Amino acid sequence: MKNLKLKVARVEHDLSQAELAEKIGVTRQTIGLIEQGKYNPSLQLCISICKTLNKTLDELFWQEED
Amino acid sequence: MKNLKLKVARVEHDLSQAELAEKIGVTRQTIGLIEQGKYNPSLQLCISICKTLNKTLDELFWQEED
DNA sequence: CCTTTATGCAATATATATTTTACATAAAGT
DNA sequence: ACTTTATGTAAAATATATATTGCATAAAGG
Repeated sequence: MKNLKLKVARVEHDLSQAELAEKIGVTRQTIGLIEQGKYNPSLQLCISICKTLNKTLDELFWQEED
Repeated sequence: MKNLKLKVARVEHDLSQAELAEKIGVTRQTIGLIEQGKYNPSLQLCISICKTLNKTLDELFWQEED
């Protein structure tokens, strides 16, 4: 399922998928696929995303499923 | 690095690594290696662990690194 | 129009999470 | 002593996250 909270947090920081990806050290595709809910990212990647966007795991990745 | 919070939460529920693994649908080794900090688990696995132990992502997996 | 930017999509390659099977050991119970 | 339970460890196999490259399109600006 789509992760809209991630997309919103990214846009709030005025970052494109490519810019966020570069800050984190992954590729644009990885960010795009996570936002689309087509990837099951690793914990460390989730943590890197959270820290870059000043959010916590619960704020970006909790209860997006079910 | 070791994830002691996960181990404590598991013991609080009086579950062995094997019992927790079975509830979640993974192997005993996977749980053991996550507790030892030798695995970088997937987000969905983290969420399954949290729900089984009645915790959130932040409670079990946030800031165990750095 | 033309160029850039942002995003989605897809095929192939690579890294790594997870499984499977098995062995070792320490602690607890009988 | 013997058996069971819990845990750590390891090698090989499998599944999947992630990278790489490239193409397509829509929106915005010159």
